[in-house]
Amino acid sequence: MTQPAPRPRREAGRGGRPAVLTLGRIVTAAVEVLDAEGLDALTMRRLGSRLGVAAMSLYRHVADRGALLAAVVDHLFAEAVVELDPADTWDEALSRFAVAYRGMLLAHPHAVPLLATHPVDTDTGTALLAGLLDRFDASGIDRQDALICVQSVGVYVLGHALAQVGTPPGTSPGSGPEAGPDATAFYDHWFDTGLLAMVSGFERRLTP
Amino acid sequence: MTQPAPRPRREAGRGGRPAVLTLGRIVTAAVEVLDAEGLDALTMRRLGSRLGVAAMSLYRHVADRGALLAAVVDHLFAEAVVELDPADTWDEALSRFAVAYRGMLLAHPHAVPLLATHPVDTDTGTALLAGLLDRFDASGIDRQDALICVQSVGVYVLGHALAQVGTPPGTSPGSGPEAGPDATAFYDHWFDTGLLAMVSGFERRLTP
DNA sequence: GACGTAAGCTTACGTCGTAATCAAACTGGG
DNA sequence: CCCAGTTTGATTACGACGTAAGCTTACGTC
Repeated sequence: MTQPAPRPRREAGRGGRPAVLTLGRIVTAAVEVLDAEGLDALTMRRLGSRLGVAAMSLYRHVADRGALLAAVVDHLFAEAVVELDPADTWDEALSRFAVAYRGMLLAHPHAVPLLATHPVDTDTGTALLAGLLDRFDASGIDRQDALICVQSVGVYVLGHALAQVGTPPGTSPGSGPEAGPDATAFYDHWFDTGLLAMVSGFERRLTP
Repeated sequence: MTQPAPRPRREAGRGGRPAVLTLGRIVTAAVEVLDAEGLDALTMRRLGSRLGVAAMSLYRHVADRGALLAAVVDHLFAEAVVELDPADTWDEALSRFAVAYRGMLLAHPHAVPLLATHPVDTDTGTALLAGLLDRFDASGIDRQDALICVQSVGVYVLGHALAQVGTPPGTSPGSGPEAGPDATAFYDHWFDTGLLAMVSGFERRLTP
């Protein structure tokens, strides 16, 4: 390592050259490159050039490429937060979460393989799900049952998005839906059906 | 391209230097490297050296690294075939498929990110699921409903395996009671519970 | 203006995938 | 037995990657 890089920010304004780079700017640019050109194009050099900076300069703010990707993952998951109506039942909240999560994934198709591979930071994850788990608490559902329920829906949503973004052009002729608006409609229907099956299955098990 | 590489095999024995390399040997070695050292270690040079061969020699049998990975994916999916008892109902067959699929994934943890990212070849996939879909047909279930059902379970299994293998050692650093038999037991219980929820949800929807 | 310090730049190394070209090892015809 | 013809593996080389080490630049403070 060149430096213990992940030093967040000096306590403001002590001497030194003014920073043109910040972690926030880096992560934002990284997401832009990712969305525009895909994960393979997200290299240190390309990211640097987009920021008007040499590749090595990024290492002042990010330990290595892995840490950069982790920061991107965290940033993207923050997009999936939902406003939960306290009047919602746990199953309504769960569906709302699934839809919001999927919306984020489909908004960043090139990021889905990344999000699938790099687990979210534990703190970010639990913070994200805190409101959701509260809805289960409100119904007196055991914490571990609630966790299983939420995680199951989460992995279903992620897996579904992987399948959707992993099949770019067309499938086989004759069987199944072809690429086009039909495909989107099919994936939407599939998503809703599978989600409903899973949620209703949990309802039967957890509701007295 | 050096050659139209994926030429399978001359009609046997016409002139030419005898082949020490075959696609089968290459794929087998690739899976071994993958299992032993992970996806990043699966480079053309390392694979070549394991086969006692120069990296470039592999390109006589494989178009490029992408094609090699695709062949590995196909090979691994072939491990997930299940013997289906014709007396099984569709929901029993579906659960059996899920368990076998998960077994294959957990037997090759380093391959899970690869399988998640590279969709299986359409022909291989449909061949794999043919017996399963037959069980739905036998119950008079609509083909599209059956597909949605099977795919939903498949996506859940893959997402679940991703979550399990994506959290390798310990969650927090330094703290003691980490990932041991407890973790495995938790994942098993989570898997069973989520699978049961989804399958029973589909049962309610598809069974008269 | 000199100094300390933080941020960005330059250079360089080892590794990757792979294009182009060459050498080796077999078969069958003369 | 040797000589095409053919197929397979080896060599060499290029550009791109992540990143270690050291240098330069631009500030705030005396």
